[in-house]
Amino acid sequence: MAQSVTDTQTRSEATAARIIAAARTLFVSGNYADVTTDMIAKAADVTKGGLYHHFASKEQLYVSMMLSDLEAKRLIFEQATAMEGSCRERLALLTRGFLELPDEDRELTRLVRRDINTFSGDERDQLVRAYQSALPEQVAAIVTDGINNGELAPGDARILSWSFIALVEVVIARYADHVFGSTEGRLDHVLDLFFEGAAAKPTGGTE
Amino acid sequence: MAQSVTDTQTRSEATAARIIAAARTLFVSGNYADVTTDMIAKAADVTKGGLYHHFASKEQLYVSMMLSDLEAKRLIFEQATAMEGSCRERLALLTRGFLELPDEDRELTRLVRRDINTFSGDERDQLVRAYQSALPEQVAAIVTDGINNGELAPGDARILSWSFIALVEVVIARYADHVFGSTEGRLDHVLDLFFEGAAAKPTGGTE
DNA sequence: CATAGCACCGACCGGTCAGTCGGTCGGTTG
DNA sequence: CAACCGACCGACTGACCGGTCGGTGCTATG
Repeated sequence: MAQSVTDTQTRSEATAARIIAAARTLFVSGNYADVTTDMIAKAADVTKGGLYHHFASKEQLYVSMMLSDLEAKRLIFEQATAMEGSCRERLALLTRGFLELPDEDRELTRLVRRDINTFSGDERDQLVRAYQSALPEQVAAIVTDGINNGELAPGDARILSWSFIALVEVVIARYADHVFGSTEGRLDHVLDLFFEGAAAKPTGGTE
Repeated sequence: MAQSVTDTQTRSEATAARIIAAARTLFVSGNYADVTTDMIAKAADVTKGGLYHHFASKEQLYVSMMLSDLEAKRLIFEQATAMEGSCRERLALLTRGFLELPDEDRELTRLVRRDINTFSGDERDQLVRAYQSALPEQVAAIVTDGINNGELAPGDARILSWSFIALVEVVIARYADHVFGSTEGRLDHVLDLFFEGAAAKPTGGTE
């Protein structure tokens, strides 16, 4: 019956999704090498044999996990890229979307950079390409528009976008250490830093 | 003879130094877990037994490597912190010192953040403490002075210094990818970004 | 020449972990 | 009911790796 086929498919997919979810949580909190396939299997409530029924290797599981995550995030990013408005408004929308993600989701963005050295040629390229196109290119598109319409000073769009991303990550991480600061507070802080810099402004003329 | 004792000491120290140098190169290019003690020993032209004659464990070797490196860098950093001058000038001096280091030396600064999760309580604390006091605290001291003398806008000195460090790392890494740009060019780029931001300035009035 | 000490050697051990494989079980099809 | 299929099981293996230990040779001193 078609119903049963669907059920079986659903079950298989559900198991694969459970494994990916378990892998996510473990990889976020531990090093790639320190997270064993046994741990992942146990956390996903399958055996190692079951895990290897769905994924060809530990590396491929990791890559699958990353790809599915990046695919999910692409929606947020494309929304901001497509939006009409100033460069600052669009970056704000993009960053707000990012900030409102759960901690684990945001951490994944850093995982790639942390674990990228672990992988050999093939998987490495896959990861880099997927990661590059997921976030940095969206930011670069917005920044390029900003340069073209005179909102940003002329310069290399890629360097600027990486600077922006780095600022977001750093400021967010530091805000996470302390407790103070709402999402909007952090957001304005990052945007101000990026657009206006850290120097004191002679706003009042109090020289 | 006193000469011979010195020779022996020198020989032992030279071997230890050779091991640390080999470990540095390998750890920079590979993950902590993927660099084996056999590889390090081979690269240092000793056997594993010889390696363990000088270092109690792989982790301790890693920590020793980091400590000796940070100690060497401290000179550069303290020079800038002690210097008289504006916040910008002092940050420039500090950053120039950093930029003029060989690639491998600069990479080490990132290693700590990459590998810190690998270590357990004791070694971890050692590393964090040494690393914190080597660079970030020097930057924070300069930034705090800048806030106090009105050169920088009021704010959290720690967040600002981390932002600065992140900018330096990102801009440097991106400049390394492309070829263009002298040391001075990068330096001004980072400083301008940090102090003035990325927004276009109405300098000429060409609206 | 004898004795002692230290740098270093390299075979070996215990443990860990990715990946395998023969098998079970519940559902589906003819 | 029989033949089959795919999801899943779990004990096992082979490789690798951190760390050990008994030994070797070189140098220095008496």
